[in-house]
Amino acid sequence: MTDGPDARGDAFNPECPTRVVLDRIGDKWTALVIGALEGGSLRFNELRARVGGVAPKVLTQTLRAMERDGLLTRTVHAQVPPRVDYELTDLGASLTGPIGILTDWAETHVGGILASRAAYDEQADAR
Amino acid sequence: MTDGPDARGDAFNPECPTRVVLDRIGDKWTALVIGALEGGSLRFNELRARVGGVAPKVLTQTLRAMERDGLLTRTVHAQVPPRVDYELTDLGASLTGPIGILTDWAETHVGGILASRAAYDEQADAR
DNA sequence: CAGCATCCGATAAGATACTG
DNA sequence: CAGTATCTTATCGGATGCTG
Repeated sequence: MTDGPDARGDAFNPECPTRVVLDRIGDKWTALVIGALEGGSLRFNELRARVGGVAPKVLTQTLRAMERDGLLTRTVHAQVPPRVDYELTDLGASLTGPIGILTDWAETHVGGILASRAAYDEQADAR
Repeated sequence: MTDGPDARGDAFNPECPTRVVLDRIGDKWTALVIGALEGGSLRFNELRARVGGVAPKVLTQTLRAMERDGLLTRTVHAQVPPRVDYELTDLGASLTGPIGILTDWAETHVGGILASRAAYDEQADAR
């Protein structure tokens, strides 16, 4: 290891594994893109329609970052009009497991979280 | 449900369960705080030392957000000097599972991600 | 079709200093 | 001890318009 004593729990170290992953899936669109591509490859505008409400610039940024991280491949077909396919790599597909677990947790517990928020905010309002 | 047709895969809907959770653990310190509190309750400055490098203002923000979401409890002891204990709730503790899975995934795959980044950046540099 | 360029506003995060 | 107040910077996400 060249990472020093403990790259595991270090929010500063840009190579802390958990940080790398959290920074990627914590952004607004990555998880949605992974979900959209689970069913197979899609073209840029298909992805855009599927994800819904994302500006092209932002989708491009997201896609580039994911490509850079090896989560998906970008295939440009030499045609007119252009056709670009995005597809999950094995690495990207393997992320659907952990994300699914997070989503399951979220769906079973979000009720409690929202209730807790409401209670907390009500206390604050009362003062 | 009062959430409309599909709150599940909607990055806009602030009540989309996955978004709620991702927004919380995606921030820089929440995951670290949960990790720090896994071993039991800690006081503010213990937490601060354990987490490392976090400004008091930011730690307070993180803790308040987590308290609001019901992930931890904040207990003020009426003493001089003041003593405040932070402790995971059952809800907060139950998040350690999904986070652990994500961390495991991260640790086994971060090498590939970093390698992919290096390769990608090298291509970019070559041009 | 698949983007790139440009500009903008909101928010996150941090540094620093002060207080009940 | 456990914060709060204030200021500054960096980044994100988005709107709009243009192009190979």
